[in-house]
Formats: sequence, structure tokens, C-alpha cells
Amino acid sequence: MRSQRLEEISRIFAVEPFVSLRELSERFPDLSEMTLRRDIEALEEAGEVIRVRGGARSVRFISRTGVDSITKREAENVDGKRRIAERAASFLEPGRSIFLDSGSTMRQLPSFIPEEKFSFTTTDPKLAVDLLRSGTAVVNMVGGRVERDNQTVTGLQATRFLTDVNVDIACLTPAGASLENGFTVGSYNECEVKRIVAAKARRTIVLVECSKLGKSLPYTFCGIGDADVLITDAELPDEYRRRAEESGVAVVVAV
Amino acid sequence: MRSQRLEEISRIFAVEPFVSLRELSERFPDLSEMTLRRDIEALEEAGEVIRVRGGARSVRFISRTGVDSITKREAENVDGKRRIAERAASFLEPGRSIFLDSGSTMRQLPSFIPEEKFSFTTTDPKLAVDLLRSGTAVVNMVGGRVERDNQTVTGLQATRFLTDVNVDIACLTPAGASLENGFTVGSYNECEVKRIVAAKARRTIVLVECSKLGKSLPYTFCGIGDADVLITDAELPDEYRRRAEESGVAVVVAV
DNA sequence: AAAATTTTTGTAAATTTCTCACACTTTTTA
DNA sequence: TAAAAAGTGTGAGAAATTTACAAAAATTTT
Repeated sequence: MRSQRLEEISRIFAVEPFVSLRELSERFPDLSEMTLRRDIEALEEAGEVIRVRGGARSVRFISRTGVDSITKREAENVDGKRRIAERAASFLEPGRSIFLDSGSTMRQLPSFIPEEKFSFTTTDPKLAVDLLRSGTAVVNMVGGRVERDNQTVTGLQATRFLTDVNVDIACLTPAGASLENGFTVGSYNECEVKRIVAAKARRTIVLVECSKLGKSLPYTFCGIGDADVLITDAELPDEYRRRAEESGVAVVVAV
Repeated sequence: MRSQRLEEISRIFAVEPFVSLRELSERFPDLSEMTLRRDIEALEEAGEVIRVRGGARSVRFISRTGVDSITKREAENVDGKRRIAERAASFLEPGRSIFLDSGSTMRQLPSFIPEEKFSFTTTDPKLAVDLLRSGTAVVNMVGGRVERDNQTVTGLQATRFLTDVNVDIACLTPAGASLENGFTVGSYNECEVKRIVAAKARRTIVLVECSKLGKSLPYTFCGIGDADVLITDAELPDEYRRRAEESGVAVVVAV
């Protein structure tokens, strides 16, 4: 029976991101290639797979993350970013007002967010859209001018907007982290936003990729000691760790 | 320059679910097919598209949960939406404050926007990101709560935000357009936003897909006669045209 | 139960698309 | 400025895919 076979093939695509026609022929040795072709075509019409040269790809394995020209930066150290994001997700508390910074690290977060009644506020338009995929969260977008290079909302309107918002938990991502200058970014406007958020937050979580360590950019939004939690993707140098612990910062190394 | 061209192709895939190699050849007449092939290959490696026989599919439009209502809506009548958007682009004036509504029709606009010093304000986070690709435009994002189903910013914060913004030209997209109720939408909050914008704008351009004609939803944001320009993708029924012309509305049929 | 119809399958030619290899050009780097 | 690298064009050859038609199986109808 055909429908039965379609189910079986469908089950293969539930596990494999790509199946070639040849593999399929091996699994069904007494069927002609043409029949398997037609089966794949039927699955494509059902929206389960996409036919590509040589076989078909399962839509389940096609991720929409990173659909952009800034993918270059985004593609760097994805693994570290994901590990950091995963840890950060465990600090989120339902019912609280949670601020999420913009940036490629934060954009890894949505896939780790459980289905709870979170209330998010963010300056990142892309992140806002991704957060909506969680069916239960409320998503607030900060208004203001969108900066071209880092795709974040800043400016007078943004700061004004944020003064009217309560923030319980803030997740912030600096562009640099150094002992001398603390957590820094390269844009004044962006700094202003982060500074306001950090000042308002009951709890500030700073997410730092190890590549940012030792770097220092023009504007500081808070000192290392001002964070409540510091999440990194690699063991901190001793100096940093000592400084953090002196100030009561909880250090989380996401490995 | 290659990277520039890749950006341009990427922009096409941002709004088009499938692009054939032939179409691409038409858009880039002095490039060999092989080069475009390699470009598509690069985009595939970047995770933006999936190469299929005859061209490539944009991953943005591939929904992993079977039928994603948003992506499905987005893929409907892309041609009509594009034609409407193209016409709308010709009404934009550099240096003016331009409001762009949310929705799938508006999301077709960025690829038609020339490199001028526009100043855009929008309630659509996705659109905001796409608008940034134009290197010269200033993009403002309206703040507020992001609605899940239509991915638009609404609510008290949004309306408050908009009262502080001047709008010269407003591009609005109704969900329904009828002689009795004018231009309508299904959400009260969304209506509120559109109403404010329409009232502020020196010039209101309403973009109506022909499928919306005769439909009426609960909330009216303005009457047919209140528009300054009405753009559709098919000839208007006589009644509508008469009504529009009586009120001095310029009707543009994008064919 | 036989006939008629529809659905499914197989075969092979025809077409299209894709890949590969190599030469040439432009851009970047040293 | 030379050398290296990256990007581009060409065309032949190798797929893979489509098409068309016929046969077989499953179905419905009579």
C-alpha cells in the first residue's frame, strides 16, 4: 500500500536531515526509482520535505536562524554563544519583566526559552520576532531609531521609552570586557540604553564571549563588579575571577 | 563587487519564497549563469537559501511546523503584493517622515526603495530590519507590545510613541476594504495605531490587495474617501472607483 | 463476479539542469 | 610592483529530473 510506504518514508525524514534517492532505493529495493520520486514529490506537497538535487531535505531540520547578511559575525563561535544563551535561559523567571539586549548571542536565546509566562522587553527587532515563537511570552519592543550596523534600537526615544518600563532581570552583552574599564561598547547611544537598563534592573546578568575579554571600547555601561551574574563560554582568567568574586558576582562558565 | 551583489540577491530572497535561476539571470543580465549559480551556492552555505532544481528557495519561507500561518499568508499572491509595493515606492519622498505599516505587502517594499535619505517609521520589526539594508535610510521602530499573530507593535506605548512622531506620508494596509465600512482591521489595538497615523499624515496611501475588497472587519481606521492614494493590484469595481473619484482619491492600479 | 474506472507503478527517451575543469580577469596582499 | 588569491566565463560532459505512455494493481460500479 502506498500510504503506508509514505508514512515509512516520512518517518525516515523525521530523523534524517537529508535522504538521497539512492539511499531510498536501497531501503526499498523492489520499487522503481520513479515511484520513490513520486513519493518524495507527495511529501513535498504535504510540506514535509523539500526536493533538492539528488534527494530531499527534511523541513524539520531547516532552521530559520541566521537568515541575514550579518551572518558572518553571527556565524562566529556559534557554539559558545549557544552555550552561554542556554545558561542565561535558566536565570529567567516567569512573571518578571525581563530585558534582553540585542546581539548575536542573545539571538540564540529563543530556542532555550521554556513555555512560560515571561514578559520580555528588547531593543533587538529580530530577537523580538523570534521570541514570539514561544506561544506564551509577552514581547515588548523598545521604540526608537534602529542602528544599521548592530541592529539595535537606541536614541532619545529609546531611553525615554525605557524610563517607563520596569526591569527585574536584565541580560546584557558587552562588546568588550576589561579590568580597567569594565563592560564596554562602541556606540554612545547603545551605551546609554544599557546603562539605563543596568541601573534599573534588580538583577543584571552579563553574557560575555571569551573573545571579548581584555578588549576595551570607548563607552562603559557598568563595571565588572556591578553585574550580579557573569556568564562566559570559557574559564575566566584568574584576575577577572578574583575581581568578580570580590564583588559578589556569580560566575557561570558554560562548557 | 561580489559581496554587494550577494546582498542584493539576498534581499530578493528576503521577500521571495522561490527564485529561479532564469529570473536571476534576467535581473543580472551581464552575469553568466555560472556566476549566479555560485552566488546561490554561497547563500546556501550561509544558510539563507536551499538550492532546488531550477533555482533556490528562501529558508525564511520554509515553515518547520507544517503550516505556519504567517509564512503561508506571506506566500500568497506575492506577485500582486510586489506590484503594489513597487508603485508605493514611487510615492515616497526623500527627507520626509514616512510611516510604513506592518504586513506582508509592506514587507515587499524594501527591494524597491532607492538609495535616498528617507526617514522611515514602522510598527513591523521584520520590516525595520529589511529597511536597514538600504544604506541611506533612517529607520525608526515604534515601541510597544508586539502582537503574535500579525507581528506588529500596538498598545498604549505604541500610541504614545506615535503622538510624538510627525508623519508626512503614511502607507497603510487594511485587512478589509468595503464601501460601507471603509478600511478595516481585525484588532482594536492595531486599528488605534493606524487611525492615529492616518490622522497625522499629510498624505495617506492605502495599499489594498484585490482579495481584501468587499471584506469588512470589526474596526475601521479610515473611510475610503479619507485616503489620498489607493493602490491595488487589479482594476477596482465600478462602485469603488466612483466613490474614490468622488472624494478625490487617486487610484493606482498596479498591473 | 465481471466490467469499468481509478490509482499506482514501471520503462525509457527527452530534456533540463548541474557539475567539472580550465583559462582568464580582477582584486587583494605582501 | 609582483605574487597570490578570489572571482568570473566557457563549454563539454554527467547527472538528475521530467514527460509520456503502457502495464499492473486496486478500487468501484454494474
